[in-house]
Amino acid sequence: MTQHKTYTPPPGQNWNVLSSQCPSRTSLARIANKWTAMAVVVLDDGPLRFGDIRTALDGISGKVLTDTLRDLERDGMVTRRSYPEVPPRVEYELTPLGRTLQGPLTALCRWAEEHIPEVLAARDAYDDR
Amino acid sequence: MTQHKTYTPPPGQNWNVLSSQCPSRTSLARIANKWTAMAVVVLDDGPLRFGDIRTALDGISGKVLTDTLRDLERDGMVTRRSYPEVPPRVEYELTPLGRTLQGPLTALCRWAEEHIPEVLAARDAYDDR
DNA sequence: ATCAATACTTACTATTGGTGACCATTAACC
DNA sequence: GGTTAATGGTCACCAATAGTAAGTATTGAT
Repeated sequence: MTQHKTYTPPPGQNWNVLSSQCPSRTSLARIANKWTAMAVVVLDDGPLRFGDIRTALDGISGKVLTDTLRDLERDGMVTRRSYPEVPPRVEYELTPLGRTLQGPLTALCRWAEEHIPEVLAARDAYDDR
Repeated sequence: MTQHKTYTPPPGQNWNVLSSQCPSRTSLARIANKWTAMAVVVLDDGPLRFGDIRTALDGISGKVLTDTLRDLERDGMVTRRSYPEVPPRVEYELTPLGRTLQGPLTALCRWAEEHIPEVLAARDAYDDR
C-alpha cells in the first residue's frame, strides 16, 4: 500500500483523517483498535516477552498477537528483539513514537472502565424498548 | 450479549479491560474504532443529519454509518431524533456521556495526523528490509 | 407519470478476527 | 538414547465483521 506516495496534504494545509485519501486515516485505523490499545498500555512497564504480553492481554490468540505486534513494529511503535536462545526469547518494547501513544490509549482504556456502568445501563434501556 | 449480568469486578477492585470477562472490554472495542472516533469528532459541532455525517466521514457507506450510529446510540453516546417529514430528516447528537469521549478520541485523530510522517517513514524502512 | 430527495434495508462479497494443530530447537530427565 | 518441556511462532481453516451495490418508502415538484 503506497497511498502516501500519491497523496500530499493540500499546500498550506494539514493531514486530515476525515479525508478518505489521507494516509493518516490508515494510521488512525491501526491505533483505534482494541488490541493495539491494550498492548500499548501493557508495554508501559518496559520491555516484555511475547508470552508475557499474551498473558497480560487475556484471551488474545497467538496469531492475533503476532499480527498486532508486527503491525506496530512496521509502523515504528514497537521494537522487536529476539535472543538466540533455546527456548526462544523475544522482547517487545515501545519506541519513543509508541510512547507518545500511551496517553491517548490509556485514556481510552480508562474511559471504558470508568464509564462501563453508564454504558451497560444505556444498553439495557435500549434493548428493553 | 449479557456478560455484564454474570460478571462483577472483584470486591474492592475495579473494572479492568485486560480481563477477557470484563464487560468494559466490549466497550473498549466499540470506542477503539476508526469510524467511532471520526463520528464523535465530527459531532462536536452540535447535532448533524445522517447525510451530513456521511459526507463528513468521507468514504463511509450508508450501511456502516447506520451500524456505527446505532451502536453508539445503544451505548448511550448519541441520541437519534427523527422528524416525520418527507424526505425524512434524522439528526444525531452527542449525549453528555458521548461528550466525555471527545477528548480521548480527538486526541487519537490528532495523533494520527501529527505523526503520520514518522509512521510512513517507519513503514518504508520496514518494507525495505 | 416521472423524478428527486433522504435515510435507511437487503443480499452479497471481501477482509479481518479467531481457533486449534503443528513446528523447530535444545536442555533436562529417565 | 529416547522423551518431555519450553517458547514463539506458522498454517489451514472457520466465523464474524466491514464494505459494496442495488433496492425501498414516501411525497412534493415538474
